[in-house]
Amino acid sequence: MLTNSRLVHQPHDHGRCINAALSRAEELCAASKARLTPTRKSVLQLLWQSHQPLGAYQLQDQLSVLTGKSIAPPTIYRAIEFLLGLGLIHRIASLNAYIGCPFPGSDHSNLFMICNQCGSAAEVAHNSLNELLQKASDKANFTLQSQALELFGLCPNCSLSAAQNRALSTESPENSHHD
Amino acid sequence: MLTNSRLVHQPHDHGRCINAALSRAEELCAASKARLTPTRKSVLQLLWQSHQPLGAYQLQDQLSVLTGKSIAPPTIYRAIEFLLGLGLIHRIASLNAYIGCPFPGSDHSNLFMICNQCGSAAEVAHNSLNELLQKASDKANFTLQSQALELFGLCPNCSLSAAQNRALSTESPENSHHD
DNA sequence: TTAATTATGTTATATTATAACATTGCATTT
DNA sequence: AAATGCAATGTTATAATATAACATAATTAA
Repeated sequence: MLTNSRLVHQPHDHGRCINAALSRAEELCAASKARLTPTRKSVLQLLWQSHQPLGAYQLQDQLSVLTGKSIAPPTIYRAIEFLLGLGLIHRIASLNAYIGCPFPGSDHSNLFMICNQCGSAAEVAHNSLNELLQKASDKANFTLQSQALELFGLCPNCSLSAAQNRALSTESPENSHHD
Repeated sequence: MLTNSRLVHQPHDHGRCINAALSRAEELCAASKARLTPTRKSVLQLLWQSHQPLGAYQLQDQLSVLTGKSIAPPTIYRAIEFLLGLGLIHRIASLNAYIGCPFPGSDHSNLFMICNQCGSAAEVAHNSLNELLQKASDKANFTLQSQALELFGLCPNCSLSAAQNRALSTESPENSHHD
């Protein structure tokens, strides 16, 4: 079960995350003779600034700041389209948002674990899940072509905080009101 | 594996589909003391006219025709919100569209098989899938709360047509051009 | 260097969804 | 039945997401 969950939810040298992602992008573009232009590269970089998915208009704002120029939506959407096409990023449909793919180029399942609290999204490539979905498809005579699998809940960190809060309020019940 | 795939993809008395859905809705509303008002009922009915998900503005158009009055978006979105809340319909995020739930009230997985060709969407409740997702979540220390699982491909009917087309073009290669 | 192609800029607009406030209708209590 | 409260709908405006269409510029290929 390939996952970037640990990386997403634990302190790490995020600069290396970004650099690794950009290197992979360079390689993939070279291999497919696609051009990683400045705009495209910046968008990819912005999507890797955090492990939280960003919307197109957030990208627009940030790219405008970054370049000092005002950027129009089509510019962003074109970059997104390009990066999606190469599998360098994913679209998270439930959020209308985009996020860098931690293992582009490899065939994987696009399963996301999205935190309702902090907004982080970890990607998990899960072989037996893929097999199961393929089997279910076969059984239904459905020709599987692509998939969007999005789990919502609490990431490890936010789960922990929630559990701690519950423990606290159990300890001193008079403080257990919600406000 | 509970599924409405057969119903979706084979000829059937669709009037009974609709009636069954409406009866279940009446029951569920009665049980939860919610009011299935004319607007809400009409929206549910429209969503059950076909096994294809409908967008909010398609619903708006159709409801306007149905009632002879012009209906504004909030009316539709309120009905949608109500029906979603009771689990009578689902939102398919990748399509920004809504569809009737064939087994409301029962705990299930929200797995959809959506046809890229004809647009039909069949819902599948798959226990071992749920278990697998739960296990994967546990393993990642992720507290699973909800999920959106959308498979895209070709439904049984469209798969069959596609296969037949391929067979034909193999038979007479001079006709195998695409236009 | 010219032409062809690919990428970007620019303007306008389509599509999906919600906010905010007014009005209506139904259900209770009196 | 009248008064009250609440739930539902109507209405207007606008936010948020995404694309169409056409002009220009940059890069590559000939």
